[in-house]
Amino acid sequence: MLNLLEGLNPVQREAVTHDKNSLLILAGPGSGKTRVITTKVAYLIQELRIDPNSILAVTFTNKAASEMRERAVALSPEARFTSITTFHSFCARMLRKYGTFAGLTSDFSIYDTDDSMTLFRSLYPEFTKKEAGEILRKISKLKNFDIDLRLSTMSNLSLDSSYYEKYQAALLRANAVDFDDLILHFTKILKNQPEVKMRIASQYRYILVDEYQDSNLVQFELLKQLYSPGTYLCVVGDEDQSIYRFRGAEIENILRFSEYFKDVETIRLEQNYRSTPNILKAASALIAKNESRLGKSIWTENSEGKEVGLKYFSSNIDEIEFCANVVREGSYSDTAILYRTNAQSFAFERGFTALGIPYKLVGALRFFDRAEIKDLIAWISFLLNPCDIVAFKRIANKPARGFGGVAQKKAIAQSQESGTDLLQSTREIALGASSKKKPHKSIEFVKLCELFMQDIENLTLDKLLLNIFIESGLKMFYEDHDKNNDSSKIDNVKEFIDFSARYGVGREALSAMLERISLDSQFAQEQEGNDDVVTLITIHNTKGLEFPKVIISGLEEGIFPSARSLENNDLEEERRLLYVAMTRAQQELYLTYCSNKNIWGFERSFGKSLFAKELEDILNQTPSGSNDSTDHPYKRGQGVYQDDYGYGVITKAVGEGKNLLVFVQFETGFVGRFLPEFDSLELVESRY
DNA sequence: TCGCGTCCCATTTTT
DNA sequence: TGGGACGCGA
Repeated sequence: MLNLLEGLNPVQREAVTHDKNSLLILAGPGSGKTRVITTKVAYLIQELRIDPNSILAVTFTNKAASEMRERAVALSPEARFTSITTFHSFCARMLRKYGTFAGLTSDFSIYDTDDSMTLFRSLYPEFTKKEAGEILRKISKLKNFDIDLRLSTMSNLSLDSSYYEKYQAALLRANAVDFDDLILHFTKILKNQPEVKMRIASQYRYILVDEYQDSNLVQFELLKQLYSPGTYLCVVGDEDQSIYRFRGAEIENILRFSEYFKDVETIRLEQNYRSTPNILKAASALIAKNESRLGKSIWTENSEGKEVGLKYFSSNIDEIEFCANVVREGSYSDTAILYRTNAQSFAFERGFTALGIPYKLVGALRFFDRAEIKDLIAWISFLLNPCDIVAFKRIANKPARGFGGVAQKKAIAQSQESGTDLLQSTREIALGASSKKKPHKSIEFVKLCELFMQDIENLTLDKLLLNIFIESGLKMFYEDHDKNNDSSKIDNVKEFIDFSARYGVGREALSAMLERISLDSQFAQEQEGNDDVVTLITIHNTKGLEFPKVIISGLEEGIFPSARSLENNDLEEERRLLYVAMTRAQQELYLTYCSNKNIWGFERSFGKSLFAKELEDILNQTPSGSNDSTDHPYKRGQGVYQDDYGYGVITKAVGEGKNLLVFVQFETGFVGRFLPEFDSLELVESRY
């Protein structure tokens, strides 16, 4: 039993064994907070003999949740009965049970950002995508900020309340919720339904929250509602790592916690076990430039390690070559490339592919966001929830079966008038409009639905999906598409169908799969087995992760810190983001800036960002890395080359004499490597 | 209703 | 560059 505590330092031990009142743990990066939380779960179960079912451990990302689960179960097998999950998944599960109090059936759909957009634009077709997105963002902010949704308190949002109300009514009609609703609805139910609150409160006696600094006001309200006298509450957070303010996260929740809950004890974990002193020194000096912090000092007993490297390059190609060299020393999986925006991954993907370096891309384009996959998902959403208007619009006439916009609108209007679901209203219109003539073509759609609905109870998910794919005509549709566009959508669908096999038979299975898909953006990629690969990842996604070697790319003006954040006065949040990124590194840390980058097919030049300058000061380092060669006629930007690929500009030249190599980048984005002989160039190798 | 051509714009970050 | 929105003609 006591071996649970073995290897913990005294402060960590205190945090694990603490069991009175409420506990606030302020934990610096790499201070072993996940270890503390998971050990605490195991300790509660094994040492204090707490029923694992009465423990609730929540965090914000699925990745963090599954890691927490794995580690807790490793320490104490009974932890598998504990709810270790994300805020959103937990609330979704509760809403399946108690959603009637919010006007939902247990088959409600969960709308992602795209679905919300489709729904909103069906209500307000006059808005462009951009305008609609803006309004939806405001609505989301409101939902994250204010449980009672008093628009007046958010007057600075300048949101017309009718948008909100109409959108919300449409969601309810569709028996659907958006991400924010998951938490909002359940919190409201707890607030307004004492008997539900009683049941939940008597079940979850121990509540642990990780990454608490990322919670927003509604989540704080949820905690308040989950709490009852006798509940043990423990939250772990670090104000310096709060990076979700744009989503409504309130650092102040850390202060509020001590104010609201009784007799809160505070424990600080400041010893870092992850990084070298050099890395910590740089990261601490950087974050010290922020004004709004509680302040804490982190330290380590680790050995010195390499210096932090600030690297400047004059071209993208140089940068990628540098990264490739770092990557190649040691295992691929030792290195992670971190960047501010998803779009930045593209250059690395192309470059690494060309250089034969295996990589995995974390969380960028979600597998389930592909159109062909979304089609199938829409089908099962609609079969489970025939009120789901977004799914309906997606599948009703794809491929074209004579059930276009006009007929769809009729069906939608009819369903709203009579309060029936969309399948029923489509059926009525198709048959009713013409008792003598042939029924409207939309009857085809109705027949398909009826067919598939029978299949739900009888077929395993993969068989069901395959059936839908073939019978709906989507298979033919995408076969044509693949032929005409050289795409591989059919393969993607196959992969999806294979994957679905594990979910078994029936409505429950279907709904479990849907929920996983909509709430866990990453998990399709996790199954791929080859482990020794470089990680390409946005900084937001690195929360809780660590790597021996970290390269933070793109300290360019307007990129990091982002131009938008400067406009919005969010510089401190960006600095926290950089702090999070830097403190992911265990052994080696490099930060790169690149003065010329190819964007949208054209070369653009960038200045170095504020952060690059701050780090120059901090590291007191003359940046190194740019390796333009010197003595030959082939200089960057000089000389234009033309062949079948179009016009190209010299981007780099290395070596001398016979060994001289010249890199030429064409305006198409194609990059060639050339051997200059006499006055002509010969293609020796295509690199991209 | 649908397919094709043209034009325009683009990149925060996630559940 | 390239994907999406929009308009026009069949």
